[in-house]
Amino acid sequence: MQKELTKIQQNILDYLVEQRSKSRTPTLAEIAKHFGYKNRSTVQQHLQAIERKGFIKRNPKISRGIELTFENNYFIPHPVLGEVAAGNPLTIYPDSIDTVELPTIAHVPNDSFLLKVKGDSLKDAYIFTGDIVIVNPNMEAESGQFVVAVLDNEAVVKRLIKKENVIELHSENPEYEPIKIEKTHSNFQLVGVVIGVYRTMAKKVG
Amino acid sequence: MQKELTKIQQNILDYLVEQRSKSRTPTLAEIAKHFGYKNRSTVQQHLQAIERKGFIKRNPKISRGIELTFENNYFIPHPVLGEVAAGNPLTIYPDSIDTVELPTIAHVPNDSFLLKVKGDSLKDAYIFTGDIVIVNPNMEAESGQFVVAVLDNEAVVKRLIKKENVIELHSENPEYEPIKIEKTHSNFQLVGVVIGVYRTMAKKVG
DNA sequence: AATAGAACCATACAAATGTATGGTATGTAT
DNA sequence: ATACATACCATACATTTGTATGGTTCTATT
Repeated sequence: MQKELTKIQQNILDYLVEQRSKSRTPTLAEIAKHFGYKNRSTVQQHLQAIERKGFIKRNPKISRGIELTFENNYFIPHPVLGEVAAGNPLTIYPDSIDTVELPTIAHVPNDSFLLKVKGDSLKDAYIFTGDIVIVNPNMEAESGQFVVAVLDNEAVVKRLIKKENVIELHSENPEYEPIKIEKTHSNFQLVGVVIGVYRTMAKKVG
Repeated sequence: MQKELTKIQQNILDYLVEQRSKSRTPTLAEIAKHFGYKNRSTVQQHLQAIERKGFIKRNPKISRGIELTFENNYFIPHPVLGEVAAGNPLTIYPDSIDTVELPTIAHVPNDSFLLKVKGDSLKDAYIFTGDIVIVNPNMEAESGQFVVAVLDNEAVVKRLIKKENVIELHSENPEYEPIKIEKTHSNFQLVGVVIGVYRTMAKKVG
């Protein structure tokens, strides 16, 4: 049904998808600037071609009115900042080490990031190896919530329990002992709160 | 730190969040139209007030340039179309029966919908009661994928196995027998493919 | 009574945005 | 050699969009 896109058209479509997964679909001018075109008309013609071939739908007259027709069939690579141990700590990497493909349903805002889970200490919380935890570094952690923490440069995801003078990090798996953090502990840092767990069930099609 | 919003300002902010979770942040004109204002200036003044109180950040001169400063701290109610049984079938409801609060990280496009899981037959696939499955009705189901199907007006989520002349719906839990669907089966309908599973870990703050 | 803020409107304007037309160059298929 | 699609540009134009200013009404506070 759909004709093939030319290389340039594909590049533009990829850019649309990429921007789309951030927040806004770009304007013609923004697309032109990104690709170095001196003119919006060039973009306009490419978009018309892409629309003719059925990959996007444009809302006439509406700014940023580009819609992706394949929306949910499309999976977008998102950077994963590192792996986080459910049981024993693992290293958290400074830069993206990997990507996971999430459906376009998942929109990752600026200050949130993703970590891939390894280990089985959280299995009683129904979090498993390969799951993607979504971490918000700007949220106040409450007792009982799952958090990502760095202990001596190693990252863990555990349930946070606040007590009198101690913070405890619990695994759901009773085989692992709770870690006690004195308030004076130097090499402890709370990275963020786990706001969700996502697991990809179906891979990209088309 | 942040002052309180007036009722009208709160309504506008809610509208921003709602639209944001769909696809585009609205323009001033669109906001004005939605609230019945005859003028964009009214909206402009409200937005300025909301920004002054710290709830949004505006990108000057950029169309649809409103950003939510609380982004990931905010949870948006999404309609859940029904409950779907992992083990024995449950009813799927025609209209929204419930809502789940997803972080703004989750952007739900038009043709995708959410179902809440009940039952434990999928526990070996790490899907549990209370989890939200994201269903795409426009995706071609492949053998081995998890699908939502309606059998005699009851909905199930199971793994689809395509065989010669039969379609089988498997539970991961061996206690449940596979359901065999002859190609001539009248009361069977494939609803969609489960593209992901989401579980909310932390609730709304602020 | 005077003041201040909230809520709304009309008007105006510059810039951004989508759109249309005509033109040039290049490669490819017929 | 001709025709055609792709890729790009310049120019032009009507809306859309964000922004600013001044004015009116209402309510709450001092």
